[in-house]
Amino acid sequence: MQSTPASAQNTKDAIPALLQDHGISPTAQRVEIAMILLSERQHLSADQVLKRLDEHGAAVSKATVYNTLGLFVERSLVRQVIVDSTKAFYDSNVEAHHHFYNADDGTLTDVDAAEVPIEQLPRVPEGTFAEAVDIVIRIRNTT
Amino acid sequence: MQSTPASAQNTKDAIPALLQDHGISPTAQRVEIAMILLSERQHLSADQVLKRLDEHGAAVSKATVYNTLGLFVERSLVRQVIVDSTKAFYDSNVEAHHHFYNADDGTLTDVDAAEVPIEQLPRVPEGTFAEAVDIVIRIRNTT
DNA sequence: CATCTGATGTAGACAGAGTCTAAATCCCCG
DNA sequence: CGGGGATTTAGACTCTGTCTACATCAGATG
Repeated sequence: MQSTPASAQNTKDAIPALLQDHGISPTAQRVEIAMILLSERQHLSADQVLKRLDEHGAAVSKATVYNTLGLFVERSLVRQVIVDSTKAFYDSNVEAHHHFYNADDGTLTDVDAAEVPIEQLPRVPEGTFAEAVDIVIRIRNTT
Repeated sequence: MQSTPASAQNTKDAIPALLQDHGISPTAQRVEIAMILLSERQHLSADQVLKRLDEHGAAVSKATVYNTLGLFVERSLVRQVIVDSTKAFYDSNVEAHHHFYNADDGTLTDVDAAEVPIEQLPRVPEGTFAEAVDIVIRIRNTT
């Protein structure tokens, strides 16, 4: 099951089960991280996750945060978004969608995939297959 | 004039004029960097540019390479491509196009914009305007 | 020419993101 | 209870990119 991450239920006891659904043993640290990231639709950097863990009194080491986020991405629990050359963002929304990236303030906003209809995709190079299509609409403030 | 970068002529004396066309004073270091980057259609990281300068016996400092690449992007002589969260690539092709990104070997390949027809773009958030649309098709090797 | 000035280039210190390593700790299973 | 694989951890480390303070250059002026 790929089931609804980022729903209200995830904040509670559903998290361990969700992790297991994705083949991840639900350790205390992983559950903490999942709760923070999946509590709502958001885009957090590893650093922001680390900060929030501290604030919640659930200190987790940097290495574990990075390992866990990487694991979550690998198991499709969250999506990694690359819009900034200096750090990665982790997106709790795994539905098909794209992003506005505000180059002035670094903000990410979701765009439903249906709002960017693509008629066709190019043929991929020999010996490869398309894994994902990421569209980033870079915006700026008019002011 | 926006004129054909990455054409054969750029390797020769046309570079200084090209820089001036883009409002850049053609200093020795800038010409060196432009020659390396614009000699062909390619995607180089700042680090790779630095290495090639050394190999060509034209040592340029790291700070200058970064400053110059930033200047070239600002003046639309090259394009910055963000596909890797750890480093930026500089693309000598400034025509409308997108990219295949091979997640297995880190290779970038151009895709003509015409091969990814987009019917419409979403309305951008209030107070902003779209500056660019970047499409990255993430591919993997079947082997 | 000599000098002044603004633009440009430089070395090296620095900052931030992310990885690695070796050692602890945890947890399951017999 | 004891062993062992999985997990977590601190901290060192790497790498990309920025910053700072100084050197250098080129052109204008007298």
